Amino acid sequence: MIDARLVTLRVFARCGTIGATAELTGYSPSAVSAQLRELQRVLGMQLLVKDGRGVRLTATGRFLVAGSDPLIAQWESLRAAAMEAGDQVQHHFGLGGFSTAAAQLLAPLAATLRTTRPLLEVQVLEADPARCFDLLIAERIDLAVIVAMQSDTYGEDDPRFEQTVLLDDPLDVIIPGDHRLASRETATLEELASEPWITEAAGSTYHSLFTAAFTAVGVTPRIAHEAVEWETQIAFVGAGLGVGLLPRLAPLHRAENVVRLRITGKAKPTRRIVAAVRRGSIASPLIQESLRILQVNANRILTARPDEDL
Amino acid sequence: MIDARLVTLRVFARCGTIGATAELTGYSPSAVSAQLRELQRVLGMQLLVKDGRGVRLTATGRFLVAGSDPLIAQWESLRAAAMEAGDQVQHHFGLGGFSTAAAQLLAPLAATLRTTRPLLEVQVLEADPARCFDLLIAERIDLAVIVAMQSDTYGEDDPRFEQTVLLDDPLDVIIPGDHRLASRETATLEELASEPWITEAAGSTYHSLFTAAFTAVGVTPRIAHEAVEWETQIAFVGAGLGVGLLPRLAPLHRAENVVRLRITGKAKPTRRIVAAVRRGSIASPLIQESLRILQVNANRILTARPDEDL
DNA sequence: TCGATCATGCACCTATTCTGCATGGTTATC
DNA sequence: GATAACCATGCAGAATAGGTGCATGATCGA
Repeated sequence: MIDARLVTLRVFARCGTIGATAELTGYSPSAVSAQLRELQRVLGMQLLVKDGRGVRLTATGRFLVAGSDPLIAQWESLRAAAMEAGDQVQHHFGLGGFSTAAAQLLAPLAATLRTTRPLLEVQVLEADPARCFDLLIAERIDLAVIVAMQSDTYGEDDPRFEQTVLLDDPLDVIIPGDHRLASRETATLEELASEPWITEAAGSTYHSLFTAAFTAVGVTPRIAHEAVEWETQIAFVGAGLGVGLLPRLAPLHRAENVVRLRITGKAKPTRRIVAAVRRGSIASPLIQESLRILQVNANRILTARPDEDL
Repeated sequence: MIDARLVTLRVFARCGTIGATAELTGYSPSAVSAQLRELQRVLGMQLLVKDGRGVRLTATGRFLVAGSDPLIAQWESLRAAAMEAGDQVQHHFGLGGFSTAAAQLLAPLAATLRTTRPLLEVQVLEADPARCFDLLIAERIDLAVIVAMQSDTYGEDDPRFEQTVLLDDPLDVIIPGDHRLASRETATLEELASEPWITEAAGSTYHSLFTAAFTAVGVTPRIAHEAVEWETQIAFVGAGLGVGLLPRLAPLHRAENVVRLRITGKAKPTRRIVAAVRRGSIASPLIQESLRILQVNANRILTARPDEDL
């Protein structure tokens, strides 16, 4: 119910360029430009100034964007309360999440919702955690499942979001089937310190998880290979190229020559998976139901996994 | 920045019928109907139900309207703060007021603003106090000058408005030039209790002022004639038909055979004139400036009047 | 200097949204 | 109980807001 042009301005405040805003909102750059020009005309405020080959927000623009946070939150809160009070049905619901979450958590959620709310049109978008937040601001999605990252630009107390912990996903180690520890069920990171490790490229979302796990026990692993997808990493391990960390939520399927070991020892690395929504919308019955379903599914997967894989 | 359809819903919540909403917002009935239907579709809420030959709000609808009050207020507040912080210029400004106010206060205000803010497009609407509030809700006007009425449906603490006292306009008495008291400068209501009085029709906006003035001193006046406009009332008095109450703000011009006397005694009847704005917008520099101008003008008229008329 | 990047204006098109009129259902009046 | 008045709504047509795609100009890095 908040004017789309104000939402566009908020997205721009995140992106900094018209082009990126267009990409994120789904408009063309011309449309974004026209929208922001129109917004300035209607409000009688100069919100943008030219800056080099781009544009940037004026002080007034930044003020307006910052001040719009509680406005958005209040609207979300009002809508959620009205939906709850009136027992009404939503007809579109956007979900976002990173790859593992999208496959393991969001897909089942979407399937469940399809049966419990047949009239609801669910859309799932796979996206980076960072992009998920942007999509929330852009109102392209209503709920995001992401890995908590303190290195993120979005703190837990960001006025635009509310975050709830879904689960702490333990990191297991995967090793080749012919590895010296392959018959074990658990291992410590210290035992594996000298192994050739497979991880993601530095700077990626999950690389920091990797390093955090090892700094906790005070060893520096040797990074031998890099993979983007879990599938690739599993294949690398299966080929005997090294060992890797795999979240328990990520399925091993029945990969050839790969064994999953639980990590024991003083540091049990986990990744915290949280659900994020626009502030105010958490009370919405649809979101409440989704969070319940997500938590149930997460726990089910977590407890089922050992029997399936180990 | 709040969706126009939500504003329309709020107006409907006031009016109760689609037709009245259309009249007040300036749309056609079909447009209002379509807007509200669209609003329900977008929100996925049933807001209206058929009720006889009309429609009425559902519980959800009432909930949404009530909850939208702080939302509107917050937006107004944000816009006002941004305008102030950024020293920006508005380009449209709607004023509303009852007849005397429109002529004596709003016209000079509009004239002043035309010189101080040449780019500003000022629109003045003459309307009942009650209609002024409706016009504020409908966002047709931004500031209204009205006579405070405790009998009104809009209390001083209405979450939709903020009201500031502009002045307490004393009520004078006007009598024929050949009246026995015509040479006096002051009179008491008790002295005039037995006179034939001229006032507005019972139930009208100013009639309650009239009765309130007399109940304060404990006498019941004899109502001989009724007039709608001050001009008419003055003419009646000039014709010797009776006496009447005239706010000091209302000009006597140089009416034939009419004398204005100040009222003295234990009860000095006044009508309280207040400015009303949408809650949150009071901090806007344009509104602040307007209130200043209104107050200066009001005081100027009030002090100048005796020399001009008496 | 050249290419890349970014915003913006313009022509054109699409889709929303408004108006005016006709319709159907509901209430009041005679 | 018939008729008139009233109210909301649907539809066809028209206006308009708002979109896209391309060309342009301006700026920055190589």
